[in-house]
Amino acid sequence: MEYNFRKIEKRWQIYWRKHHLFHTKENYSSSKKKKYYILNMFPYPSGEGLHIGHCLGYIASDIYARYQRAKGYNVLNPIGFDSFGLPAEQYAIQTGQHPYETTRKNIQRYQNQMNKIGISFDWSRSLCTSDPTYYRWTQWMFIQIFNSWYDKKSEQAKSIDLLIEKFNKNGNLSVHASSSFNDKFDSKTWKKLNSFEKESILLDYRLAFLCKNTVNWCPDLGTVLANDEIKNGKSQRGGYPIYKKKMLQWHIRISAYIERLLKGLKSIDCSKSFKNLQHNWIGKNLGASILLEIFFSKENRKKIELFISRPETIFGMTFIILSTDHPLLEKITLSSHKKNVMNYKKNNTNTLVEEKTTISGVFTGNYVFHPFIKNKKIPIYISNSFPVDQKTKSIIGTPGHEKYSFQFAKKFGLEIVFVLIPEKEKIDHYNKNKNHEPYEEENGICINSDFLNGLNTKEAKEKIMQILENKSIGKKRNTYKLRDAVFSRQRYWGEPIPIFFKNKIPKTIPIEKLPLILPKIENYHPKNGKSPLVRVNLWAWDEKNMKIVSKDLIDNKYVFPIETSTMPSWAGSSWYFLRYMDVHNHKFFLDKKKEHYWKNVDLYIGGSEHTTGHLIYARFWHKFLKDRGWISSEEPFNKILNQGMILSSSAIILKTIGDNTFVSYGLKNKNNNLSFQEIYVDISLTNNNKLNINQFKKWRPEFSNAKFFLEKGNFFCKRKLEKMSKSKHNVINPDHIYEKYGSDVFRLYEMFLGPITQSKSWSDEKINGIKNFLNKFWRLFHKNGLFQVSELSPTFEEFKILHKAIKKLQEKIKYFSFNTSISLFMIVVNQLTVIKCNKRKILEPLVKLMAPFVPHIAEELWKKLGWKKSVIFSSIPILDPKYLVEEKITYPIMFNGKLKFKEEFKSNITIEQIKNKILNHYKTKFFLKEKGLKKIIIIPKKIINIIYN
RNA sequence: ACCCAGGUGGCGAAAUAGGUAUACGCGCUGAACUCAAAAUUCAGUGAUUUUUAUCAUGCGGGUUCGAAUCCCGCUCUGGGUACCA
Repeated sequence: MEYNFRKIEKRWQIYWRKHHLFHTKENYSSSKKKKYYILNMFPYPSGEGLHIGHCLGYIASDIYARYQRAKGYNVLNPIGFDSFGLPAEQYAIQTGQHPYETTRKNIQRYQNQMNKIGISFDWSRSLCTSDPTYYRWTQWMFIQIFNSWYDKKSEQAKSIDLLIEKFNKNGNLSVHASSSFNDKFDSKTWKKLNSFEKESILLDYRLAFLCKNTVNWCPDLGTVLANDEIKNGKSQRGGYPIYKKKMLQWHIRISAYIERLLKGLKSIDCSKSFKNLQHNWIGKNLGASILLEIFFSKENRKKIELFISRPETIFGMTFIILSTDHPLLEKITLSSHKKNVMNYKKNNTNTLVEEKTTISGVFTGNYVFHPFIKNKKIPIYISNSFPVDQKTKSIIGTPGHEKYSFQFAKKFGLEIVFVLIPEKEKIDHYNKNKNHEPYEEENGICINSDFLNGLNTKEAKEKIMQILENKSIGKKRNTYKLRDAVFSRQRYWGEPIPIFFKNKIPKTIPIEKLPLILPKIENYHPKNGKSPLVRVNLWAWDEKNMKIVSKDLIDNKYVFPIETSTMPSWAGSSWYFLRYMDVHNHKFFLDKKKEHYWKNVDLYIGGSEHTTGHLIYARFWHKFLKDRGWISSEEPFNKILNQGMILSSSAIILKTIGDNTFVSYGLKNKNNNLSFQEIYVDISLTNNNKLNINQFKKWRPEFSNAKFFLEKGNFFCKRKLEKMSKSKHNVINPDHIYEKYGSDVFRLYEMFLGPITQSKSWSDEKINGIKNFLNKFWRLFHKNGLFQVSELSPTFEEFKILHKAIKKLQEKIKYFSFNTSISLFMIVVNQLTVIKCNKRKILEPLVKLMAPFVPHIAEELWKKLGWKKSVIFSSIPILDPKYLVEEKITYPIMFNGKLKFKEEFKSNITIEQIKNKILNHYKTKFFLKEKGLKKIIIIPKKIINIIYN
């Protein structure tokens, strides 16, 4: 009988589902079974279906889950869907279909596909973020974040009520908080404030707060765009201009958690590069906040606070930049320069986003004094071309050591002073060279820096810090690249933010009234940069009756407007792994007892593209929930494994901007008058580099009457190898593969492509090898098409093959080396085929070893071997070391590091004996001849190297 | 531009303490079986060379008895850069 995967695989998939074999239960009673929680990447259910890149991770984690079960762990292996987000909304705008509907369909399809590749997910724990029973808790958590502040003393988030209590007692004098509020007040002052003033101050302490931030504003589309939707400074849809605009947005004070995010990295079992990436993303840097005297000072304002990120370059400071929204701008600017400054400010608030922004700025007419060079005046400019320090809204220009400052200095004819040179360079030599470029390296030796001269960067930094502090000019201050996270999205398809505005003061919707349901709408287009929710009529909060009412009733006394922005998709994806522990709990997001049992994730397998976004937010969110006492672990993931991405060749075509005309790629440079935008097309519409125009016209309604400029009768596109992703329309689906070859073949093939952590481009050319291998494996159990295994006792050699494999597999699984595990199986099957071994005592353990990789065929053979219960209930075979003893070792004999011949020695022989034997060996004598022996190196069980002159 | 990863036969890759480079698989070549094909089995397969041998792990250096592996400098490819997820 042939190995008929179609029949077999379907049968076992039904069997598993029918008997709920993957349902996981908390095991409180016996402490025998230890828990193991495996977390899978949270998929976004797109219309393109599950792709082979997702499968890579799911298959790997499934193998590990099944292996851990066989080792006796109680394994939690859940899956759910990150279903809020931009693509569904875009699709709704294009087709008018409600995202709720498309999402439901897509999830159905994903589920189907996952089942068809035999992944052992516990579907009873599935969830999706757009489900009100889920986002009710996301909203609840937002309210908790809103109602919290961060106490730096105890390094912990606490309830805002506690802070109010403190304010009433002693103002903020003894409060040490993460806050954007800079001034001090006592309890008397606090008590005198009206409620609006109090709320404004509290907002500066809350972990969720409102403040202005820059967005990408596209007036033609009437919306705020994601960076992803922008190509070369123009909107990807339509190619319209985009402006930087400040808008009031919700933020999360993630900066409060920075030190803990850094500290926690130490306890995570993950690659060095993962830690480096997160570390660099957080970007901690010690700088100094300095107070400098203003030259023309008005009234009592004599000094200005500035921030210097590299204090060791302080002698290289030749100008100061203030941002256009600096609070003291008007006071500092001289009246003679006021007009210029105000004009600049006016013209540069909403600036065009283009590929290259030209450097600009205006002189305020004023100066500060250099703290160490007597009477040296440093000019103050305003500009929006620099990334200013957020706290002081300023940046110090050191043109000798920073590119933009250099360009700025050149443009405005400002002094350029070099204060650092490379360590190897000589000062005279350096001074002779007049055409210096800015020296941006971190390490160097100080020059032109008075008392810092000759010191290296590190020494200079320490010394200058001390002097700044001693002279009370400045203080140490850490800066971080990681900024507070923007939490508002001017979009429809996301969790509504449970806030209403009572006379501009944000108030939370009462917890018992959650979830605040996302209303159904018909028009998904944004309106004047706001979410489509502004069109919803039933979107006002009646505070008295605690319900949602019509906006017509807004009187700002009892009825108030509800926030129309929605949450970003990272909100829902920051805690989903906690909900898996207790999906159906209607009373709370997670029961204490269950939390205590599962605690946190033991292994997370996910793409490295999530390292800096998702995995920072999730870690932050987790720490917050811990602080407020709802969970007990500090870090969400014990071990993180980054799977490599699967790359695919995308197809890109040229569209003329502002016109529904497309130009074949080869004609790109022949139409100098036209400007193009690049558009991704679905790879199924292409054949090699040629686009199928008829299919393309049908692809999207807006292209149905497009015009095309051909090349020799063909329309060519550009190909580009990049990560497989729905947004690039280069997704390859697993469906046709498992339908043609079977799921076990597909699983093995994905794992056989290469190491799990490495990115790889997709091709299914080599899948035959895997198919052959599984046939060969099947044939071991069959003779003339009939199942036949021998009950005879295996020989020592046969046992040796088996036990060597058991040992090697242990090592390979430990390193998640699934590709070499498969090579190992191939070698074993080849060896057994050669010696024609079909003995039960060898084949049965082999089935158990392979079952996590190829669960369907393993179940079938297991049944044929006479077992009634699923192979899932069997345990991994135990290693017997007596079969691993090697009596002889073959040494390679090398001469000056080059292999000449091999020689076998007994494993218990001494090094001295080996030396004697090998030096007297006739081959050694032949190779050495007249050459003089210099040395002989013998590394036990490895090599022998003979060195000669 | 910055941060992270990778580059080994015709191809996917192996070589987790610096110690036999190319395991395993694909492809290709040849043979057996067959009227034939498929499937299967066997043999061969880094390059140059008749052999001896020499050269080969992106490029150029270095450390070492010995380097794919460690160090320095480049280069190409991929990922991330904060509203794709």
